[in-house]
Amino acid sequence: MAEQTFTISELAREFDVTTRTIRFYEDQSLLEPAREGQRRIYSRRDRVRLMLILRGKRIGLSLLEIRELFDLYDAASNDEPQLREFIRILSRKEQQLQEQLDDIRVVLGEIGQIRSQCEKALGKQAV
Amino acid sequence: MAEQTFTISELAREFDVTTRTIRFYEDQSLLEPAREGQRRIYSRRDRVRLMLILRGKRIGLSLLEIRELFDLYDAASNDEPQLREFIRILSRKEQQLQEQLDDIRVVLGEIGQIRSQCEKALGKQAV
DNA sequence: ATTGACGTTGACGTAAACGTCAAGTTATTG
DNA sequence: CAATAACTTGACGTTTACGTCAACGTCAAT
Repeated sequence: MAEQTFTISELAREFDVTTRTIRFYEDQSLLEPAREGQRRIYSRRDRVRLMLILRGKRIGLSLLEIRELFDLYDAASNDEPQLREFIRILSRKEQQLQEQLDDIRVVLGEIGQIRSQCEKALGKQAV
Repeated sequence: MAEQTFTISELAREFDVTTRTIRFYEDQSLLEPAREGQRRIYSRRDRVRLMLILRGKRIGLSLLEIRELFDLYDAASNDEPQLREFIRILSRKEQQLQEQLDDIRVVLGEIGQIRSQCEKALGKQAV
């Protein structure tokens, strides 16, 4: 059974981004879809990459950082300094994420408090 | 004992931002320090606001969103529609934060896996 | 053959969040 | 009192991540 492929607008719909966005990611070397004539053809692997890009963005990575991670990941299996560099970057990002997570917990806690105060001020109807 | 105050560069040092940044926040109506002649004088309350701004940013709020929250918070004690709007915004943001938190957990998990693979590939030295 | 949907490549525009001068004011310190 | 440091207000520049045309290609259906 042949590999499943996708068009640019299929991916755009599925992930709720514009086609412009997807082409822009290609410009930034984050995607490299095959071509059939002029048309771009996206493989499962391309689709996964797009998912990773979008998740990377959601956690606050820049497109450049995402690209660096891709590059490292692609090249990392070879020599040892590469691997060590990869680990270093991941550790740093892990720590940042952990701090961000703590921040979010704090804010969520405060939001909860403020909200219950508001609800009390409005009487006991559920909101 | 008189209220403690701060200069712009004291705050800049303390929070590791530039004075330009602090003035920019004032431009955006996020801060309203008192003046002594021309010079800006920051109160404890201003300092707290700055802390809130920076924490808001760390969790991915735009300056505009931060300002809206400030405005609502300042005005919220009065009428009921204000309060309801406040609650609505907080709920929406709470949900976004929760999703972001889930994303971060996923990525942290994957980072852990990738890293332990890397470490295995490098032999059993601690990294 | 034309219409419509979908695709393509430029090129320029935009919003957010500051950075970076320039040119002047005020305070203090040797 | 002159230098230096710290402050001020513009005004313009910069980066990121796209949006928005314009102008054109391609293919299927009418």
